[in-house]
Amino acid sequence: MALDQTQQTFGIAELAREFGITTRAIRFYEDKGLLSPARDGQRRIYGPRDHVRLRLIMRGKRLGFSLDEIREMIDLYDVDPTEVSQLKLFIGKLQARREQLRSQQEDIAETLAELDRLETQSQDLLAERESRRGKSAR
DNA sequence: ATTCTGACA
DNA sequence: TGTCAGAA
Repeated sequence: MALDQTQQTFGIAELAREFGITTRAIRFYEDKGLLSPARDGQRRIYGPRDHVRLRLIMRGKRLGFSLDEIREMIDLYDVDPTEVSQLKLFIGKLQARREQLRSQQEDIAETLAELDRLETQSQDLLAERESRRGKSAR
């Protein structure tokens, strides 16, 4: 092992392309405290750590977590390398998210049911009017 | 050409 | 988060 090329860096445009997001989004995440790239003057230099964090951010988004929640989970990874408390929080977040989705699922089911009731009710009313028109129109 | 910051018909 | 501006 001569020289460990672990010092690989990424430019903002490069990361944006790799993750399919805009450079604006990447800077936005930084403003929210999820990313803290090094600087070369004004230019942002992203290292392996930022790359990993961005990957975690994208996964969190896919699961429906807010940026604040994602920041909480990721920050613990830094503070607690043992990952014990991080896993603890993560599990809690997953359960909360699952409950939230189930709650939404119930709301949707109720709305769907109400839609069905209204439709059948309207269909009946329509059928009734059409039959009456036939009789009184004579 | 690319990135940065700040602002918002 | 998009977009546009003005500067570096």
